[in-house]
Amino acid sequence: MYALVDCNSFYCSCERLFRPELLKRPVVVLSNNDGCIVSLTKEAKLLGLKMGEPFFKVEKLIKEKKVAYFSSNYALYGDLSNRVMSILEEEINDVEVYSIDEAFLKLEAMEQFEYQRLGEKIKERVFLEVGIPVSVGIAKTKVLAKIANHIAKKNAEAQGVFVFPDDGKKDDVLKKFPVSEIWGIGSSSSMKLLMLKIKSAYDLKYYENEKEIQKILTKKGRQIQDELREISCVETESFEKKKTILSTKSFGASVYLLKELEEAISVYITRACEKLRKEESLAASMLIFIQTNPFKETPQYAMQAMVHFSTPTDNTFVMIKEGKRLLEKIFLEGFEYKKAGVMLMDLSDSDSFQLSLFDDPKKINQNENLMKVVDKINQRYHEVVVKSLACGTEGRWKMQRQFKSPSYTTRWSDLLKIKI
DNA sequence: TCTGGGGTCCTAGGACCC
DNA sequence: TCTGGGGTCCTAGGACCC
Repeated sequence: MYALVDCNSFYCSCERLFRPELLKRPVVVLSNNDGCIVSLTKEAKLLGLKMGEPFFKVEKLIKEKKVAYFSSNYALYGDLSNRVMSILEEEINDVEVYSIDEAFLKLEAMEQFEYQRLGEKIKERVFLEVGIPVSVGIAKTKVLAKIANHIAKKNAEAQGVFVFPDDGKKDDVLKKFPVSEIWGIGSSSSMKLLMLKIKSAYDLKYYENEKEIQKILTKKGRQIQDELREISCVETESFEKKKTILSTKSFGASVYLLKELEEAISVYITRACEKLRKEESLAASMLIFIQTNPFKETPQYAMQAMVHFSTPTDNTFVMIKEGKRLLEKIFLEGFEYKKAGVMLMDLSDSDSFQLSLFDDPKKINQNENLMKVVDKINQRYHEVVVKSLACGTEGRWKMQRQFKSPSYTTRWSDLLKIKI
């Protein structure tokens, strides 16, 4: 059996924790660069606000209705997430952290009512000890646990905990559950299923032509079908190392010049390499891309370029040099650029890598100590204070976060002050 | 007129998730 | 004016080999 524990409107709940007066007010949290809504409370949903909506389109409504709005504060959310997860780990041995706000727990066999009780206990403990409301769904497979969790959240009578029934009622639950809400079925797949008259989870579970499902939804779709039939087959390994590392960002203002793009790319390479070294990995290839704004009716251009390193590296300076070279190859003058990014690929462990035949082993780790010192200094100050000059000196490539709350739990100077 | 069969590797793109 | 960022997996098709 699996339990899926999922924090309710996680980012918003984190903001409310330190601003209890917001408990009754609608709250939304915005994406990087304050672009779109990425988390919202049910009060905000009632006002008609939606996940993924651009902020500028709903700004007026938000202000009119006195909705509290925040930029994302990852230092805060990450820290609270760790606290939630450590409670789950105290309760259950086998915890798989699936994302910042949810985890799968593998449960031992017990009676139905005991599952219910366990779910309630977890929910209460997390709320009491961290202050974050969670929902718990329990079922035989991960896909079913996701469905159970959905019901735990949506149905008022479930009160945040739902154990998938083990008797004849289970198909009734599936009949009421739209196929489009199943985990792993997106809008494109649900359209295709609709053509086959598959509307509910129940329809998919009992659809007999498995080859057809394989054909239109590929392997993943067949797995989902099996999971609905209580055959567990979806793996979610979250502890493996990353296979690619990305750093990409939209620009606040439009960019036209090669020199500006060079700076931006250098900043993103710096960030990506930091992540790479933190993972203790090396990259064997790097891809950079630039593009115009697809939402605008201006001439469009998007291009990418890739380089393979003869010896895998994690060296920021080496990559910046290559990045500039690639950029020159793909840059075209006259376009209004909106976004650029870097992708590090073919990652391998930094303690075991293949030298190229022509490399001098002594030169491979030339800058290793320098990189270590740079990382240490930047970690200490929580921002990039030492960097390559290629990144520019104005810091204009930083993320916009105009409405960020304090880092209450990770910065001494941001500690909450209470007047008595 | 008529041009095989079997295989690998790589890449781009689609779909999905949070 | 203003539309996120980071990630995984799968498949089809091209290029290539013998």
